[in-house]
Amino acid sequence: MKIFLVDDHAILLDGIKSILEKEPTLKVIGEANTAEVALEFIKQHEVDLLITDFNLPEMDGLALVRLVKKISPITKIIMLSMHDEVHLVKEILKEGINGYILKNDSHKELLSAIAAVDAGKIYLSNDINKIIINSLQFPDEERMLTDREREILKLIAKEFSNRDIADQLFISERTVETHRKNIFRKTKTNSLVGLIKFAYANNLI
Amino acid sequence: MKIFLVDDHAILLDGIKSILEKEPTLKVIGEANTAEVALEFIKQHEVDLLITDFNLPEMDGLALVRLVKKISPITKIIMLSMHDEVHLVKEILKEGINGYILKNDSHKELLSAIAAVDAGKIYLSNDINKIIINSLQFPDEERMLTDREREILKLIAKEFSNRDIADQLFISERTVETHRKNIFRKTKTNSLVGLIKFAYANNLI
DNA sequence: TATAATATACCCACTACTACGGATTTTCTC
DNA sequence: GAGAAAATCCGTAGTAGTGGGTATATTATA
Repeated sequence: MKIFLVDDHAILLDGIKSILEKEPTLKVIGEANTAEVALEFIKQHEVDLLITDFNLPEMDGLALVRLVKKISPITKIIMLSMHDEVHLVKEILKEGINGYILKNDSHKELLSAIAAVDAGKIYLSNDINKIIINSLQFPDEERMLTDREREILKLIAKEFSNRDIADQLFISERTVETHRKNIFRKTKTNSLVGLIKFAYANNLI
Repeated sequence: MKIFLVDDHAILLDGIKSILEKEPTLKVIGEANTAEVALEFIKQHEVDLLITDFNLPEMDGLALVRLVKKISPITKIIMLSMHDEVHLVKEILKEGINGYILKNDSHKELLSAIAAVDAGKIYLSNDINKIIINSLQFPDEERMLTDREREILKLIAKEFSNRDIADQLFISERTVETHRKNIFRKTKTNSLVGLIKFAYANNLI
């Protein structure tokens, strides 16, 4: 199995490689610190399995997954992320990846995931399964933001005032206030601090 | 050399262990996901070298370093962190640790650090050296916060209002406002959002 | 085409925080 | 014990944002 690794932390990359090298059936044929470099490689070589982090500089793991699906549909993908935030997880799973494990899972979980994916199965780590099931049991009434709301949230996070945002988007300050209100309601936060934390947790900023 | 590893991400722990096992002179005698478990071990066993992450649940790496220095002064310490924020780095180096490397350094850097520390030297990764030198060249006029200011910043980040904070610390709301003013001045931020970002970057929350 | 979702806009009362200013007490350090 | 740093406290005016509404145009979608 030809494996390609992507993570912005070299030491983790080295560590995983060291773990995988012990398995005779697996072969790490390349690695990259950025999505861009990974894409370049995948365009030119056949890769059976891509194991990628979500947090990457510039292009993130989600964007990478989407592009890899296009340029190399046969390549299977395992997301190896530290994020266990339900919306982000859902967003990533929607793309139809083959496995999702967390960085606080052990290497055994990684090896199990690789074996499962190799056998054509989908592998989710225990914690991820819990998150999914939990979110089914307690659907949190559409916390998802609309595009416009997300856009405005990003501007809020960039330290613009309502006035600034209104000017920038050529809309009334009132409108911004309304969006802001809706964002607060949907994210179930009521302070700016909580909102920024939400944005961080959901990787919106 | 008897080494103990601390990191909240099991997969990284596994990876590093796998790398270190290749070196015949090194022996990983234990590992932990939390500072608390690590301390318990160090109290009962002799550890030559502690390699720890900064980001840990509950007690952070800095607190761990301080305690280890007390209960086992012979134990050398290498910080393995993803943080390259100048103030945090300085704060940690002040404790007199033996090495500081970043997670985006390669495993070679880690091995070099271990060798250097074993030889009684202090090892800082290239990026850390750059940061230190840069901060000497451009000293940013005491962005450091006092204990009280840090305490208040944390409460702000916990979504408490000035009124709440005043009540909690048994001080006047005016005092909180003054601290807040000073915090904004020192951190060179002028919006709550910027402040929260600062707090995140400096791992205060 | 009907319906829902989204984006737009407004009002009013209220609260929290900001931006100036200045001042005193406590604690640490030489 | 002098001096610096930190922590405490206050006033007043102004601004930005909150929370409660309501309402209409536009765009998807079934």
